[in-house]
This record gives sequence, C-alpha cells and structure tokens, in this order.
Amino acid sequence: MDGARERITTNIRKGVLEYCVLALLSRRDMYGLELADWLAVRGLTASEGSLYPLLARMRQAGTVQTRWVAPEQGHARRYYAITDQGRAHLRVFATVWREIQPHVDELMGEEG
Amino acid sequence: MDGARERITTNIRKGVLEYCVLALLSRRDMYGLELADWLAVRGLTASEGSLYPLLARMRQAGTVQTRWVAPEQGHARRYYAITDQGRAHLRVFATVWREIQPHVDELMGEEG
DNA sequence: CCACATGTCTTGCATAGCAAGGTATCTTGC
DNA sequence: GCAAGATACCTTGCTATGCAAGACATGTGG
Repeated sequence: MDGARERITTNIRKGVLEYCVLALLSRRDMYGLELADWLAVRGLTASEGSLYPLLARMRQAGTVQTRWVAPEQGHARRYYAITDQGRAHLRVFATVWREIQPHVDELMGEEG
Repeated sequence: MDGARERITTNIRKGVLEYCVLALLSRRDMYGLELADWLAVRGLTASEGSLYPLLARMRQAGTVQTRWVAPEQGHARRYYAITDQGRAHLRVFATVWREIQPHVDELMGEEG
C-alpha cells in the first residue's frame, strides 16, 4: 500500500482548512492549539505544521486578528478572532462549496 | 474585489478533480475534451490546462489506460478507461470524502 | 533541578490547478 | 484548391499550500 489515502486527505484539506478555521472563529475566539486539536480530531488537519503558517497568512490578509491572553495558570496564548473581511470570505466559500459539493456527492454516491 | 472566489474554487478543485475524473470513467470511457466539457459545465475545472497534465499523471500512475479511436468523421481521439487500480483509488477517495464532507457541511451550514 | 506538557513558530519540500501558448487535422465556404 | 475556423491533443512556467520535522520558551510536578 502506498500513501494514497494520505495524499487524498491532504489535497482535500488544501481546499477547506482555511474556511473551517474561519467558520470555527465565527462561533467563538480560539487559540492555536485549541483550533489544531478541534480540527485534528475531525480529520481536517494533520498537525500544527499546517495550521500556524495558515494563521499567519490569514492575519496578514486581514481575515483574522489576534490578542495575547495570559491566564492565571498555564501558558500565555494567542487568541484568534474573525474580522468582517473574514466573514465576507467565509460567505464566498460557503457559496462555492454549495455549488461544487453536490456534484462530487453525486459522483461518489455510486461508489460503495 | 480581489480574486478571492477564483482562489477558493481552485483550491477546492485541487482535492477532488482527479477523483471526479475516475468516477466519470467508471461510468463509461471518455476522451479528453469530452471530460473537460463535462467538468467545466459543473464548475469542477477551469480549462484543459489542468486536465491534460492530470490525465498524463494518472496514466503514468496506472489508474487509467488509453486507446486511440479514429471515427469515420472528425478527429482521432484518445479515449480514457479506468483500471482496477483506479477503481481502488476511487473507493478510498469516496471513503475519505464521506468522513470529511459532513464536518465541512456542518461548519458551513450556519453560514447564510 | 530535571523531565514533561503546553504553547508558539520556522524551514524546506512536494504537489497540482491553470493561464497562455503551441501543433496538427478535419470541415466548410468560396 | 485554399483560407478560416472548429476540433483535438499537449506543454511551459508560475504560484499556492499542507505538512513532517524541528526549534524554542515557559510552566508544572516529583
């Protein structure tokens, strides 16, 4: 067996990871590892190695903004919040997703 | 407005195009432009510039095989057919898709 | 004070869509 | 015949992005 399954999963994630992050942040602010864990459990990302560079890009693009929070116990954390621009991008993604996903679903529906 | 929508669409396609092709070929053999038209109409690809290199890779990977067909009228066409290996990859994709797609759907369901 | 967990981030690589451009062959109209 | 356009195939070069691996810093517990 080659790494076919990993390659497949990786490529699907390329299209959706950024907008899953935006959707999560539209519910509530979260910090890096918290996002990483939530996403990893659901198979939406593999490690922080993809998430932190993505978050940095998003911050630069202006779809998220951040603040440091120092809890009374434990490590200082950088919390991420979605911006208005981020919400706009998320709406565009949701539209595109609803256009493409049914076609893929239909094609895969005949499988298995 | 930047090219946000195009970037989003392009990245979703990166994950699914190859397996939409396999799913189509599991129905019947098709030739290059025929595949390109079918996929373009449904927003699954933008031009032959992505399809032909993909088909070449797939041929090399052994998930499809090809034969030339010269019709009585018109151009000679290279027809693509799915192989057993292609069918196996398609099944793996369908499984992964069914794992990931519901999570994305749920996250996007709250959008607009 | 040493080991481990928790947090953030970087480096370098491999992959794949696509715009643009190229070539050849077949049909149609004059 | 011959020019123009449709049909069919393919290539080059660019860019974007997930990720393995690793680095670093700080807090916690024995």
